[in-house]
Amino acid sequence: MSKKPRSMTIGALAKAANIGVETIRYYQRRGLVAEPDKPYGSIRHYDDQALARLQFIRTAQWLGFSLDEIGGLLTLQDGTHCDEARVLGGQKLAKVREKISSLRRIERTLEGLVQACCTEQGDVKCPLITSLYKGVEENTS
Amino acid sequence: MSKKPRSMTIGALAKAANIGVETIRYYQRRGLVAEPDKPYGSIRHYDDQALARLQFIRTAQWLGFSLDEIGGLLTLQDGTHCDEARVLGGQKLAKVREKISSLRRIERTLEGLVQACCTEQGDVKCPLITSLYKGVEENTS
DNA sequence: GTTGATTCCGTAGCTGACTACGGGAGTAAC
DNA sequence: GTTACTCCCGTAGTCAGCTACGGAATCAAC
Repeated sequence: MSKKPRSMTIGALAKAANIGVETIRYYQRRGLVAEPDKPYGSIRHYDDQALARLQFIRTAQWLGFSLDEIGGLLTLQDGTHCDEARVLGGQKLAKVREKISSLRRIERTLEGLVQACCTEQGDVKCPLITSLYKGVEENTS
Repeated sequence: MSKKPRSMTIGALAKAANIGVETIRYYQRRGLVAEPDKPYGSIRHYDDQALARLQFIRTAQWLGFSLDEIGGLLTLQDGTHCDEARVLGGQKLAKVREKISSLRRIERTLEGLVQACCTEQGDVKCPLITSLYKGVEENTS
């Protein structure tokens, strides 16, 4: 009730959302955020809804959604498509878990290589480099 | 001792390395792999060393090195710059660990959202979507 | 010796997510 | 009322890592 719908220029909006002005325009071109009507001979003004939408985009991006996918999520914005949203979220979750396990394997491999570099210093060949040539384990991910 | 240095066309090399021909040419343009001399009025031929180099690149890419960084690693290929290689590997390792912890946070968040979608089905608003609008926790990563 | 695949080479296009530029119009501060 | 910032709008450039195209030369099979 205490929310007065602020009116912002695109610059203020950008600052509030911590996003570049050009990035907002880019989102407008992609159809992710609306371009409010421009008063005749004046400048466009944005409200808190526009800000919320930008935060939505940022959060979804942080969760690993692409801008296209975010466009899809935004069409579900009325909140009545819980099933679809859950499916999309579940798919993302699966991908995130894949990435994590792949990165864990990479972590272990790098750990081993850096370790080997530390210990086998006196050797002729650098174990990290030679391992890269041999191909570290099965890098089938 | 039993290794006969195979002679391959670029197509065979590509197949052996499981890389596209155009990609190999691209690596040549980037200076990552050498272009062997072309016999007068004939075709270039590649040997196992070229194949090894491509495998090096693929493995290093899998470990998260960019092509520029791989170029750097390749200048250390004589194996006498163990220190430098170790530093580069250590830096990569740190970045990999950062990515993992960031992804773990994302994983937990998504888990929670998808869970909420499952349980609060009867509610009016979809919790995943509304969470995106609110901004899930501090997404300061 | 002809057909059909490959190679060669330069250049151009693609994807995703921005980021920059330029020039005219509008706005804010003093 | 002038200076200096900001907005508007379209177009173009950036980055990484490819991927595609086109036309001539070469090779492999029959």
